Amino acid sequence: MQRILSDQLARHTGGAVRIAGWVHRRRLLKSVAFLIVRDAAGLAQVVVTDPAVRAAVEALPEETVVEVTGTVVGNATAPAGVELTDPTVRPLGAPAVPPPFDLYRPTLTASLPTQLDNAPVALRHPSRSAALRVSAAAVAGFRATLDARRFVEIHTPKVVASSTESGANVFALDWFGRPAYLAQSPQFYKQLMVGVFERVYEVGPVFRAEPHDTVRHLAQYTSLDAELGFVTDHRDVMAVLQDTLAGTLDVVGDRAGAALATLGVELPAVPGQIPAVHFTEALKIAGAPADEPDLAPAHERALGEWARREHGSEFLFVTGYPMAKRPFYTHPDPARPAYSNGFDLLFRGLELVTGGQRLHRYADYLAALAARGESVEPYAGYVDAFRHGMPPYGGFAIGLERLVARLTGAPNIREVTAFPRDLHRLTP
RNA sequence: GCCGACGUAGCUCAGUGGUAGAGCAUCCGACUGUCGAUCGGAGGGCCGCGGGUUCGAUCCCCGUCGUUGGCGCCA
Repeated sequence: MQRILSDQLARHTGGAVRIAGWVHRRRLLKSVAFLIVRDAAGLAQVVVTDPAVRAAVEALPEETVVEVTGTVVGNATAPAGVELTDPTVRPLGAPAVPPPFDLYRPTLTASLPTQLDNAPVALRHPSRSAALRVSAAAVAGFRATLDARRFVEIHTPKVVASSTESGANVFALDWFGRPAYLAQSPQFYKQLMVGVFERVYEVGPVFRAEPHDTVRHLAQYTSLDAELGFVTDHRDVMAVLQDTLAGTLDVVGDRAGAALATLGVELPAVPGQIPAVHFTEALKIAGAPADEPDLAPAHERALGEWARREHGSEFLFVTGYPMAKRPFYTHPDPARPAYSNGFDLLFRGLELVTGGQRLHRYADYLAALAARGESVEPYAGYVDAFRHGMPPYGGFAIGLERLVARLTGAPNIREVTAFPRDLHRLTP
């Protein structure tokens, strides 16, 4: 008999079926026992009246993996409207050791560190796995949207010989006796691949050895990167980003609707035109001094509230960040060279995306590095490629975990990361 | 790295200068259909670690380790 998933039970009403999953919960009454089985699709109720079967169920603690065959019966008093009766129950493994907290409660009451310490079982809780389903759907949506726009998915090295950004903190490792580093971003490689495919994207891990100990930082996170050629300036990149976000969220709605319902959240609308403010304007809105070189988290939160209030938008572009705060490959604003054609996208007051137009002329790279007092030599493999012809181009990178955290309302990015890596956590 | 908070039962927390409590979990028992089942009983603690003050410290002080929130920085 073929195994079916719990959400298919109703289609087999009156028939005999086989299900399998984890003992989610047992409710043992005098004359009847209920066995709730959890599988990938949800929960199924099994009704046990036979004394021998009941004795077997009593010996199977929560989280034990079992296989159940029985008859599907419609019953209005069953949680799902159907249940399995007259069952045989067979454990598929040894009786489970109970987790340190209850997985069958509607909310996971363990504190976040306890959950993270016990991630393999904590993630089984519907609230935790739902966030991971949203994450998976977001990645699928990112890929689908860009595939449909003739982007080509690439895979770039995660071990590199030098850091992407000068002065940034990298994880050093030994590469056959030579110094090497974990990649902080696919930045250079995706830019070079514009010369091959015009439009590329990558979904992959990036590593930041920065001592940021906050609810929005991880030492390893998943970057949704895209880069495209033949743009006029950063505004073309912003338009593609807007499209990509809309497409991504559409797929999240389609594929993770049940997960969103579990979490009790609704997807935000991506405006047809995401409001955009220049950096100098953003400082005024946030009430920051005009000579501030960057936006502080409090400023970003204020801007997020402003965007919602003034534009009814959960998203806000901030354009024209000062060149001084952007990496050397950033394209300046031709009209105001102290400001860049770089932008950030704030989502609900949190920096979600960084992007912009990049330099595409070899001579501009030489000048940019010279102006920063940096040698070309460490970047030669990257910069030299621009002698061979590159179109005007730009791109962006979305922080996946930040996106999911903001979508699901999780206050801490670690809640939506299966096995987070941060300053303090290297296991499990 | 700086500033703050916290560290008591498996989990979540209360508490007091006189060697400790609750809810849930666990174990035992009861219960004709549960819906986070319910009810009764039992077991379970170097009160993070080290030092100090005190007749006496889980409580006060210092240090240390760990956790956590904010900031710097970033996606």
